[in-house]
Order: sequence, then structure tokens, then C-alpha cells
Amino acid sequence: MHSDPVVFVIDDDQQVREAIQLLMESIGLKVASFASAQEYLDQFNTQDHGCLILDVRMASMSGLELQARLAAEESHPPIVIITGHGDVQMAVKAIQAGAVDFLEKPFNDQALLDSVHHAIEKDLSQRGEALKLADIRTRLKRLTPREREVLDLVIAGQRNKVIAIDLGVSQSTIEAHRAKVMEKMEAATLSDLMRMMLILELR
Amino acid sequence: MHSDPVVFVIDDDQQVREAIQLLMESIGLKVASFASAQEYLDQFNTQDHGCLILDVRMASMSGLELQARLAAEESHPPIVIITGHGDVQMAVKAIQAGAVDFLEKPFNDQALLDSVHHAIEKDLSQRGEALKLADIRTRLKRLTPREREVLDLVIAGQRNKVIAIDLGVSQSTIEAHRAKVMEKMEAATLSDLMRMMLILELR
DNA sequence: AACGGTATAGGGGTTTTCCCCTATTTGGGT
DNA sequence: ACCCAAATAGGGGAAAACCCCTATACCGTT
Repeated sequence: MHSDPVVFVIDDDQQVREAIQLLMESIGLKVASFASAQEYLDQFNTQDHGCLILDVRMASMSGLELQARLAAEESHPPIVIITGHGDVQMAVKAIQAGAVDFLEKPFNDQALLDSVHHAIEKDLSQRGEALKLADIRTRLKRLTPREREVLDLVIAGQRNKVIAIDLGVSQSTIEAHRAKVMEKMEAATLSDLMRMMLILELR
Repeated sequence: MHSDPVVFVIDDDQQVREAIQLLMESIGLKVASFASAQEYLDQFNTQDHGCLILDVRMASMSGLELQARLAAEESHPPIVIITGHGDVQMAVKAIQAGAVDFLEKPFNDQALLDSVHHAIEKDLSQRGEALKLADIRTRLKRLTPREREVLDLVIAGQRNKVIAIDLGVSQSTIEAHRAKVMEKMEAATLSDLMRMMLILELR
């Protein structure tokens, strides 16, 4: 079911990659190294999880560019930025864009480990969240347009009678739709249904 | 009802305070200046809103310290950090701690204005949120412990019969509590009630 | 001692939901 | 031509919720 988290190291300096690899392996973390952002993107898939350690200064695509690209995806592992020549502005932008941390080389080993731990924790929780949401969305997709319409009105607290009038059909039709909705959404009670829908609304 | 947003400038350099004041007033924003964090704290009240422009290096209490103090409060205006001698680490910490922006002196006037605008927007939305939450919490406080207990079980989707058995009382007692809950929470439908409770849970 | 709020319990009635059926029409796919 | 999913509609009954009323007991305040 669950694979181990992987630390994806993306840095065009082989020395750095190897050093980080050793450091991570010393605490039992798996590592996958890439010499360029493109190399990483080529094998990127949504199953991967863990975190990214990303160098800013790289040929062709910078770490910050990769960060922006990944931000456009539905979901990606948390990012730790490392850089040899960082400035305040760059660091601010990176963190504002959601990076977990921004470290200057040469970094303290423990600081990087701490950031990676933090990133992996964040990955776990955000993946848990994403899974729940995806699950609910999958069920929602099973609804017909009409059922979806009824669902929305149910969630809004309308009684069947009112929904029937609203949609210009009989009450028994609404009852039928409503039963279908509960079945397809795998909701035992109205409370379950509302919880699912509000999670989508509020997150 | 609504007062204008105020830019609270906290910097021990009078020149800087005056420069920022002029800049802010040039676009019609109100300003309140303070020469120390303590001065600001002394007059701090939760009605204030707008944003803070905070210098890092100050005698006795630094901007970052003040940021930490305010973070302990239930709610405070968004913070823009400015500094003459910032480093990457400091910037990262400040943004991670929730600062809207971190600017180095001498800053570009437009950059500061942009940050302040962003901060004020954030203030508006976070105050709106906080108001909604406070409103719900106020109503919740009106419930007796027993009513609160019933509410929780209702939200969990339990039927009155089950709640009655759970609490070892009769069904009609539950009905009475339930009616009281709806009245005190000002909820017309179960849907309203669930929405309020889930907003508290999920935010 | 009287009062108000809380928790309890019940009667009696209406409305709504929920669940089990059947049944027709329409439109798409085999 | 046949079948299936979707949308429609209805009957009938059980369960639950909702509403209005009364009533008792306890507890703390005035």
C-alpha cells in the first residue's frame, strides 16, 4: 500500500548530490538524485512522495522555476530550497511560494535533516488530505447532473417538497434522486453527506 | 461600524517613520507611528486593523520578537517586516512565522506599497473569517453542557433514539434539548447547524 | 419563600423522511 | 430491435423529526 518516502535531490553539482545522499541515507531515508530539473520532471509521477531538495542555480531550469511548475500541478511533494548564492528577496519569494525551507550552502547537516523531516511530515499530512478529497470527488463524479442538482439543494437545507417545486418535478422523484445520491456517495446519514460536501467547500 | 485601516509603523528611526508616513499618506492611508515595540503594545487593542510595518533591529524588543508576541494573540494585523541588515535566515523565519513580506532597506517605495496593500487585503479577509468564527463561538457558549453534549451527537449523525440511549434519558428529553440547541444557535435547519459546527472544525 | 434556568418526561398531532414496491418515457449503445 | 441507465411518478407504510402543550424535581439567586 504505502511505499517509503523518497528524498528527491535535484542539483547539478554531483558532489552536492552525493553528500546529501550520504547524509540522508545515514538516517535511513531513500534518495533519488537528478542533475537537472528536466530529468526530474521526466520521471515525475503523482505516486512519488517524500520531499524535494532543490538547488536554485541550475542550467536551463532553475529550482525556483521548477517550484513554479510544480505549483501548477494538483499536488507535489514539499520543497526544500538550497542555494550557494541566495539573497533575501529570493528566499522570501521561495517561502511565500510554499517552500518548506530555504537554506544557504554550506548548510549545517542537522538543519537540512530538520527541514527534510519537516517536509516529509508535511507530505504525509497533505497526502492524507488530498486522498480524502480525491475520494469524495470520485464519488461525486458518479452522480448524474440531476442528482448533483438535488444534492446541492439538500446540502443547502431545502426540504424535499421545496426541492420538488424548485425543479418542477414531483416529490417522489426527489426522494428517488436523494436515495441514489446517498447510495452513490456512500453516506449513511445526512450528516455524513454534509460533512463530505463541506470538506470540499471549506478546504 | 467600520473604521479605516491603519498602517502601524514601528521603527526606532524617526527618519524612517516619517518617510513611511509620507509614503502611506500619499495614497490616502492612515498611519500610526511608534518608536518601540513596547509603545505599540501599550496601546494595542483588538479593534485596530490594517497592517504593521515592523523594523527588525530595535532596542529592547526586536521586530521578530514582537511578531512572536503577537502570534500568541488570538488575532493581529498582518505584518510587513523591514530591515537594514537582514539575512536569508532571518527572512525565512519571518515569512515562515506568517509575515506577509520581508523587505530590505533601502526599499523600493512601490514594493512597500504593494506589500502594504497585500497585507491590508489579508487583514480584511482574515477579519471577516475571525468575525464569523467568533459569532459562532458566542452562540455555542450559550449552550448548557448537556445541550452541548446533545449537539455533538446530533452533528455526528446520531438519531434522537440513539442519543437518548447513549445519555440514558428519554427521547422526549433529547427532543427538548435539540430544540433548545437550534434556537440558541439560531439555526433554522440541521444543515445550518452542521455548517456552523464544521466551519469550526475545519478552520 | 418565590423565581428562573436546567434537566427530566410524557401526550398528541403534523410533517418529513425513509424504504419498499411498481411503472412509464426517453435516449444511447449493442 | 433490444437493453440499460436516467428521469419521472405514484402507493403505502414505518420511522423519525418537529411542534405545542403540561409537569415535576433540583438548584441557585434574589
